[in-house]
Amino acid sequence: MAGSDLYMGTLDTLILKAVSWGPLHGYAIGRWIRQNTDGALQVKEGALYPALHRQEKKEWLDEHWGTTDTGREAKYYTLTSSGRERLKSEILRWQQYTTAVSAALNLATTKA
Amino acid sequence: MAGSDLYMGTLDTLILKAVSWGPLHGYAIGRWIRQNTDGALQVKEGALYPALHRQEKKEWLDEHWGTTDTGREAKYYTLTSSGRERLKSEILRWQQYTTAVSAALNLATTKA
DNA sequence: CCTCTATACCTAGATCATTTACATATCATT
DNA sequence: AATGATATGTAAATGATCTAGGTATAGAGG
Repeated sequence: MAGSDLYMGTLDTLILKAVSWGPLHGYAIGRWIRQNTDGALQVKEGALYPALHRQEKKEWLDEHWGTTDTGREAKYYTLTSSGRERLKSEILRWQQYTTAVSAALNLATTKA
Repeated sequence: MAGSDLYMGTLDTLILKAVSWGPLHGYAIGRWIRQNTDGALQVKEGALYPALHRQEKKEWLDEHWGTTDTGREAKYYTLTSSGRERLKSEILRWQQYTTAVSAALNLATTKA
């Protein structure tokens, strides 16, 4: 694959899921993904920030500047209603996909 | 993503799994994937054949010409021992990955 | 004061699997 | 003879992700 860490397409879904809990800035989104996958997924900045800009352009996310707990400026992202619908459909697609692949990988018993 | 059908990287794994049941020619591998994912995954020719050539170069697959049941010539692919190891590690990676992502998507309850 | 780490943002260029789209040919059925 | 399924293949475009850098602030330890 283009990368060795992420299966392409999952980053978008994870970002949308992260901000579904409330506004987050980019760095925190990366941290959220790392923590909520038990460190299994390390999101690179070169993938994360372009992905955020993509999603903002697609209007799945709104952005605004704010201040962090530690007094630093950061760009916060909020899920739009369009983004929430998108998240829903991406989760569905993910579930259907993984179910199908896992079945082929583990349960298939027929020979060609 | 680059494609709309496959999460990048899964095709290789599915091919290796398909030929783990015995020698298959390319067209049959495509059919195997479609059938064993309940039609959820449609493998395109432009992805399948280059993938087979890639894996043959990496020596995960051996290839030889043979004759199908219907008397037609076809190139058959056989899993090498190296390919079998690869399949094993890719399945492991797939399982760990999907577990991590599914957890983040469905079970995460912490806020940022 | 200095350095190091973590935080926080950004982009250019390369990688490369997959898609789109096409070309070729045989075989069976209509 | 026309069509659809079988069977293989390639060329060009797409586009998400990685590599590899850059800037800057805050806090801790020396």
